Amino acid sequence: MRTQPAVECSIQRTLDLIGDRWTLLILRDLFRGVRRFSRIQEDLGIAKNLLTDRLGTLVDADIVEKVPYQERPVRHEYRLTEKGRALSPSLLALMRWGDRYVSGGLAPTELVHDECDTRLELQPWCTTCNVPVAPTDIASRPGPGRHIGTEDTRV
Amino acid sequence: MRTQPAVECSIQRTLDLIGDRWTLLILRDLFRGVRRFSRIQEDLGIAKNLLTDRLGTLVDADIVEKVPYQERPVRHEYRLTEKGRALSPSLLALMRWGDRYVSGGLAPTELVHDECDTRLELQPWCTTCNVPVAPTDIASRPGPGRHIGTEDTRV
DNA sequence: AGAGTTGGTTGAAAATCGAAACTAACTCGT
DNA sequence: ACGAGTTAGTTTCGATTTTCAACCAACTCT
Repeated sequence: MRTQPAVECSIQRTLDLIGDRWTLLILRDLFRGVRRFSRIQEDLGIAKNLLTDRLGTLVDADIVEKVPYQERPVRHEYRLTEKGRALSPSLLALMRWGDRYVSGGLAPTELVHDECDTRLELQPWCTTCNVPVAPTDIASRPGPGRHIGTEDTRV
Repeated sequence: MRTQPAVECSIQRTLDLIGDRWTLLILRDLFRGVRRFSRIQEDLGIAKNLLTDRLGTLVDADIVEKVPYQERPVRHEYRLTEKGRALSPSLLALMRWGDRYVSGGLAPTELVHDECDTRLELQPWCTTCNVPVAPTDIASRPGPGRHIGTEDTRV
């Protein structure tokens, strides 16, 4: 019987980093162009000490960088790094799910394909078959990294 | 100057529901086929009272359903509903990000297309053009739902 | 000089979490 | 029928986190 927690999982590692109540909302603001301490704080209604703490964690993790936008007085803004920008599919996926299942089908904000203006969906995509894959056609298995013993399982 | 929190956002609404430290990990377990109270509890190392609470919230939100898997004694397991299964792109996105940026490129667990055994990627998908869309071809705009005043911004 | 803005820090109260003990319903072996 | 084991919780209480409000420092603007 396995007792130790399953830390050998990228979802867990990811959530250890950004899986608290505020961090993804802070990142959403950064994606939307809200980049300054006081603007984020007002927008989210987060306590300032927590915002200081979360931004510090994000900077330490190289997800966000603090760059001066003026001298005298020196003021900084927080910008997504490439690593941070790479979270856009995650945020898009959560947003589309919320549009559909929490906001009653309405999309308060939409992401669109700029060539044809169609609202985007996010699909698991098989690069071999070159087709979108439905949840029922997904299986999980231990990958090349270390893995804690779960046998292959259908999703 | 806007003071009220930006609740009119599907990301926020989604995170209000599943954005705490445990819920996405619980859902990950359900996707992996770990469906019983005690198995989830052991696997995650979550306190039992919290697991009770989180599962209750998920059941209330119709993301998970509690179904008996045996009579005498009646025992239940927790299964994803269609709404819950629809979170698979979000989990996959977080997992792939973690593979790349936290687990150093290794994938401790992979999700594969069961027909061809290829590891899945997540692609923004345009249902009109029927093609995958690159991050650089994505724009955001206020949608048909209520929106808090941010101008269009590129992601 | 005095008021305002930005980006914080500090401290105390309130909310939440975690670990362990306890409960309830039932089964199985003897 | 008795005692041990399993599953799925609930209760309790101390520890940790979060929130709220006040305070601070550097600088600008009038």
